[in-house]
Amino acid sequence: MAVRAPRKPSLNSRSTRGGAATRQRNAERSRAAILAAATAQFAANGLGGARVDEIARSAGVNKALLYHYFGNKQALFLAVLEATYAQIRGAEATLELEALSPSAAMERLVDFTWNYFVQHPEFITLVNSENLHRAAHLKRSKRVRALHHPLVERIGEVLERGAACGEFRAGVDPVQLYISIASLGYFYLSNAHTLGAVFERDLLSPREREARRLHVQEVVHGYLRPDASS
Amino acid sequence: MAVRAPRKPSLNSRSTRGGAATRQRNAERSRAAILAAATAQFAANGLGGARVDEIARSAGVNKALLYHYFGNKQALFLAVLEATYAQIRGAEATLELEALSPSAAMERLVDFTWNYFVQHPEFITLVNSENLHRAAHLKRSKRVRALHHPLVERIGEVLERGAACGEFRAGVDPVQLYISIASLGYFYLSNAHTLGAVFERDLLSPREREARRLHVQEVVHGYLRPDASS
DNA sequence: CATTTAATTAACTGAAAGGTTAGTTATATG
DNA sequence: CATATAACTAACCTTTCAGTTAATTAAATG
Repeated sequence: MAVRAPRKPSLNSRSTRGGAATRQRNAERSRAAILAAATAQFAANGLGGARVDEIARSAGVNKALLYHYFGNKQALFLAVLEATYAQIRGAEATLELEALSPSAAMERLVDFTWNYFVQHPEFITLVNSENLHRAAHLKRSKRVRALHHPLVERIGEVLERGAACGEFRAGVDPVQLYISIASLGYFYLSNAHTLGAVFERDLLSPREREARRLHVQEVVHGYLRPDASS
Repeated sequence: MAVRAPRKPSLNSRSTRGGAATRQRNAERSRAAILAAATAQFAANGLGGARVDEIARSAGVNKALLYHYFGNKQALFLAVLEATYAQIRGAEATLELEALSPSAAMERLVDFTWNYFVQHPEFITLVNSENLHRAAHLKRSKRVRALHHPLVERIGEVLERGAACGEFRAGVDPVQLYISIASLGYFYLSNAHTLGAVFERDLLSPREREARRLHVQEVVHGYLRPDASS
């Protein structure tokens, strides 16, 4: 019934000026562009605050293509989350903690975690957004769960070695410890704006950031060192 | 121009069945109802996800009244934030840390912070939402800033007493320490859904919650205890 | 008790937002 | 090279939503 107007030149066509179009279609590139734009938008505004129109626009792609590939906004959000977790766990897997002394391994893990959060602020806001939705998307993802088993095992191995050689206290739960290591950095960065406002300190200045990194190292090390009376 | 239909009976009039209206107007009550409803809605859905219509509805009040009192959605959000911070800092102020030994004072502060977060989950989601907006609302609030000076001073006093009597290590920054105490509990609760999903553990069960409280106490105490070699 | 003030409301508005439709066309394939 | 497939698009639709308007009326005030 409705009469459609003829198409205008494709936004996606990368044609050189006056020459032939170089590549006009590329599913993989479009998919990746959508995912990257979605990551940025969801990170900046949360799931509810992000706008699908804006994601499509900043990906340089028609909105219907986004729906064609990802189905709907929530499925796109889950795809972003999965890619995000795969990224951090993948980087983490290269740390080679087994090759280091327990104390050195723990220091490296703490530094890695802190630095990752500093360099990937989108990780924090995305995860926060997912928590606001009670992990409704993540719970459906087997992929993400599988990523985390090796992490717990490797921390457990470091803790056991540390306890055996007397560098660490015994009986530490690797999940509790990992959550603590993450929390000391994550919370600081995630809440830097409100904390900075109420304590009247610029917590994100290079100097303050470095002071925090050292503080986290001290807290973790201070906790793990065995009791003097043993 | 437009012809308005006549008003139907007020939703706010609490009239006893077949009798005279008992109280039909109460500015203070309406204000409080709006604030309470807004707190719940903003906590559950974030600033962007909360719906003004829903806040008004669940407060039992017309939406225009909400705008009459609070101006707009963002100003209402700030009012909620201010009330929320006043609540926690007010409760905290009754702890009487000065009357306790340094170790006991620190234990009480840690327990209070943990328990407050457990019992007031809305605090966490509200603050997260404000951080997503880079504390844009809070930065405008002098009221909230003033609430936090005494907190830092009181923690500093405990730390000094503890260092003087040998219970604590010396040189601890009270702001860093407070952020750490908060982070160990806040992050765990704020991210319990995603953490629970990836580690396949119900972190909010009473048993796990109590285990976390003890872990936080151990981390803080373990960090603060002075070095054996001193 | 007349008049003003403030509490309260139904209905409206314009814009935005998620999602759909009905196509067009580059490209891989038999 | 004809044809099927899938990449890609403009325009449209429907609902939702923040905010406004114009009025009504309970109470405070002189």
